[in-house]
Amino acid sequence: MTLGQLSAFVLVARLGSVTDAARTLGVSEPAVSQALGALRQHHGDKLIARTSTGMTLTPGGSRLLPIASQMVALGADADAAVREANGLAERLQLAVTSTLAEFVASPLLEAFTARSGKSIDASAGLAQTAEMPVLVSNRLADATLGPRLDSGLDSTPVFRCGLVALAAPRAQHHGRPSSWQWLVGPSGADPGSDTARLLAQLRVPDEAIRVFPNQTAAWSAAASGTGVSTGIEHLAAPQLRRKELVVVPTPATPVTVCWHLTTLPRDRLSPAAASLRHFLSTPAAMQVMRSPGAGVPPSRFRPPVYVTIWS
Amino acid sequence: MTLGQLSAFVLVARLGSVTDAARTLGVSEPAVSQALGALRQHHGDKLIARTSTGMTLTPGGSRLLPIASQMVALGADADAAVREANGLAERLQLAVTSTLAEFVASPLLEAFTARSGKSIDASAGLAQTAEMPVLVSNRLADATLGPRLDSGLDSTPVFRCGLVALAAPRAQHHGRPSSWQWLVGPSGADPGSDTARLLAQLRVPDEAIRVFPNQTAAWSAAASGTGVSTGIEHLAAPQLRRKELVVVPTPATPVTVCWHLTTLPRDRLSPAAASLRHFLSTPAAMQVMRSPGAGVPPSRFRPPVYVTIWS
DNA sequence: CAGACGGATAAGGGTTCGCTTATGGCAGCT
DNA sequence: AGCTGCCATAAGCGAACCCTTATCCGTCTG
Repeated sequence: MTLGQLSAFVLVARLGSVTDAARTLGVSEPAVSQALGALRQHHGDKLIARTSTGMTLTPGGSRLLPIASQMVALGADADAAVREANGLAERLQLAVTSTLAEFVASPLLEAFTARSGKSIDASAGLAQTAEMPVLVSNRLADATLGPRLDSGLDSTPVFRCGLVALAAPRAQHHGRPSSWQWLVGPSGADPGSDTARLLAQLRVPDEAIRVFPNQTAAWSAAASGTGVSTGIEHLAAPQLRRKELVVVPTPATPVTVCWHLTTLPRDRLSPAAASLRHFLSTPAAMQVMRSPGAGVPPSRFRPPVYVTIWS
Repeated sequence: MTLGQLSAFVLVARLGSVTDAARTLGVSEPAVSQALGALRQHHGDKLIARTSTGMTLTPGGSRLLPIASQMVALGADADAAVREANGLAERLQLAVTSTLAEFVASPLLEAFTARSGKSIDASAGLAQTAEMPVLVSNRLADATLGPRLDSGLDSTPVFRCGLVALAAPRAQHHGRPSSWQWLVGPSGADPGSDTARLLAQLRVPDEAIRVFPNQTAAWSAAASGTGVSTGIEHLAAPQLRRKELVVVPTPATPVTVCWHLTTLPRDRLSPAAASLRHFLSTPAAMQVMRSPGAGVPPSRFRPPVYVTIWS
C-alpha cells in the first residue's frame, strides 16, 4: 500500500472515473487502473466498482476513503511543514480556469509575490472546473480561482464581472442564438465553466460550437466575422476599443459572473493560501484583475503552466 | 517519501536510537539508517541528528514527527477498516513481556478468542518494556500486557500478584542480597521490567546476574542450588509445591507488582482491543492469569512468537 | 447488431525500494 | 593510544513500483 496507490484511489472515488483521475494526474489510464488493482489485491476487496452511475464504493472502500484521503493530505502537509520550518520559500499552487490562466493568473501572482514580503514560490496551473474541488482536497493545489465551488470547501467571491457575447461590428446574426456559429476559448470545453453554462442556457448545440486553443484566438476569429464569441467584457477591452468586436445582446447576456477563490476551510489553510486570500481583497489585486495587461515587466513574465497538474 | 521511511523515522525519534528502531522492526541497522537517509534527502533536512543525549530532532524534524506519526497510524487503520467492513477476522496483536509470554499470553488469548463470539485472530509477541509505548502508538501492536506505561496511553491495572525471590530449600545465602548469585529469566535483561527494577533496588551488580533464555530454566538452575532466582509467586506454584524452591525473604521482597493492559486512549481504540480490555476484567480471565497452566487444549496451543515484532 | 466508451489486463522496461554485508567516521571511555 | 558503541555510507541484489503501449471485455446506444 503506497501513497501513490492511495492517491489514485481517492482521485477515482472523488471524480467517479478512472479516466478522469488519470488525466488529472497526467498519466495514462492503465497507470491508475493498475494502482487501483494493487490496492484491491492488498486489501482483498474491490474497493470501488463500475456501475451504471459511475464508480461506486464497496463497504470496504467507503471505510478506506476517508482514511486514505487524510493520508494523502498529510503527505502534502509533511512536505510543507519541513519546508516552512527551514524558512524555505513557501509554495503556492493555484489552479485556474483557462480564461483566468490566459489573462489574469500571471500578473496576479506576480503582484502577489511582489507585495508579500515573504519569499513565495507561486505557480498557476490549468484545471477543469470539475477537477478543482478534488485538487484542493488532495493538496494537489493550495487554492483555485474560478467559478464558485461547493463540497465542503471555502469558496469566497473575489471579483465580479460581466460575461457577454461578442461579434464583429458589421456582422449580421439572424434567428435565435442557438443557430449562430459560436467561437469560444478552451473554457467552452469545460462543462463547469461560466461559458459552457451560458451556451447551455442558450441551448446551443455542440455542432454550433468551435473551440479555439485560447480566448484571444476565438476573438480574432469572431472579429473576422465568421461567428459570435463569448468573453469577460473588461478582458476584451482592447478589442472593443479598437472596434474589432462589439457586444451582442442575447436573451442570456450580458450576465454577471463572479470569480471565486476556493481553498480548504479556514482551519486547515496553508499560510501561503491565507496570504493570497488576504491579498485578493486589496485594491491592488482588484486593479490587476480589472486591467491585467497593465503591470507585468517582461523579465518576470512566466507563461502559464499548460499541464493539468504539477509534479 | 514512503510509509516505510516515515515509519522508520518515527521509530527512531521515539526510541532515540537507530539501533533500537532496527531491532524493534526486526531488520538490520543500516536498513533503518538508509530509510532515514532517503527521507533526509527528500526533505533536504537532517530531520534528526546524533547528539550526546541520543538523537535530537531538528526544527524540521519536529514538524514532521507528528504528521509522520499520524500517517503511519492511519496506514494501520486503513487495513483494519477494510478488514472489518468485510467481516473478516479482526486482528489483535498483543505485545507482552517475556514472563507473560512464557506463562500467560497463550492461554489468555486462547480463552479470549474462545469467549468472544466474534472471530478474532489474536497473537502475542515479545517486546522490551521500553519498546511498548511506541509499539502501541504506531499501531505495531493493539495492546500490551506488562508494567504500567505512561506517555499518553491508557494503562489500566488488570492483575495484582507477588514478586518474590526463590531458592533451593537447603541453600544458604550469606551477607547482603547484592552479593548473591542471581539467576533470572529474560526479563532480567529488560531494564524496564519489574525484575530489573527489583535487582536495581537491591543494588545487585551486573556481574552477579545470569540471564537464562526463559524463566523456567532460571528456576531450574536455582533449584540446583547455584543461586537465587526471582519470579511471580503464583506462577512458581508447581515448583513451590514440589519443594524444589522456597521463597527467600529480602529487604525488597515480597513485593506486590501489577500487570497493566496498555492501549490507545479510549476514543481511538480498536474494537478487538476494547474487547480484550473488557475480557480481562472478567472472572474467567482472572482464573487464567491465576493458574495459567490449567486450560489450554494441546491442539490449540500456539507457541509464543519469539520475534520481536510482527511483519 | 455494430460501434463507442470505459475499465481491466498483459507485457515490457526503467526506477526506486528495501534488505543484506562490509566498511568508514566519530565520540566517549579505559 | 587504542577500544568500543553507534551512526553513516558503499555495494550488491531481488522485489516492488510505476509508467508505457496494446489488447480484451462488459455495457450502453443508435
